[in-house]
Amino acid sequence: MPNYWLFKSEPDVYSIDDLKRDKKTYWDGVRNYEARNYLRDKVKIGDLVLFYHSNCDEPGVYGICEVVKEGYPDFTQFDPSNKYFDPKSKEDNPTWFMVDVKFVKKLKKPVLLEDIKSNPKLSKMRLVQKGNRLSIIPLTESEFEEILKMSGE
DNA sequence: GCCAACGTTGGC
DNA sequence: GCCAACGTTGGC
Repeated sequence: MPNYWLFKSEPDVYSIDDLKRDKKTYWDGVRNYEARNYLRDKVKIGDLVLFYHSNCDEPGVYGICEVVKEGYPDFTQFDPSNKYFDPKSKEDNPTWFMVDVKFVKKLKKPVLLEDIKSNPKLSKMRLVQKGNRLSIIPLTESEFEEILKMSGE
C-alpha cells in the first residue's frame, strides 16, 4: 500500500513539463522541518505524488509522479554556490533531506486550486487550510482518488 | 505588487 | 524562554 502526497513546485523553477522531459528528478530545496521529517521518515519507494504548481497564474495539480528513492541528504545544503546552501548543516549530520521521483503522467486536465477549494470532500486537505505553507503534504487515498476523478482520469 | 500567515532568528 | 523583527510563501 503506497502512501499519497502532494509536492509543491513553482513552475518557473521546475514544472511538470520539466519532469516529463527529465523522466526523473531529485526533490531539492525543502527547508522546512515538518516537510523535512516527511521526506526523511515517511516518503517511501512506490508512493504516489501529486505534482502541484504553486505561485503561478493557475495554481493546481498538474500531474503524477512516483517515489523511486527514499530520503537521503539534500546535497545542495553543502554547496556554497547553491541558493539552498545551509552553512549550519554538517556533512556528518545533515539537516535537510531529499527524495527522487519519476514522471508518471500529466493529468488530462489540471485540477486547479479553486476546484479543490470548492469540493467538500477535499476540505480537510492541508493545502486548503488557512495559512498553509507546507510544501510536502500527506494525502489520504480517497483525497488522491478524488483529485484524479476531478481531472477526468 | 500587495499582504496575511507563518517560521526563524536573535537580543534580552 | 519570551517575543519583536525579519524573511519567505503563495494566493490574489
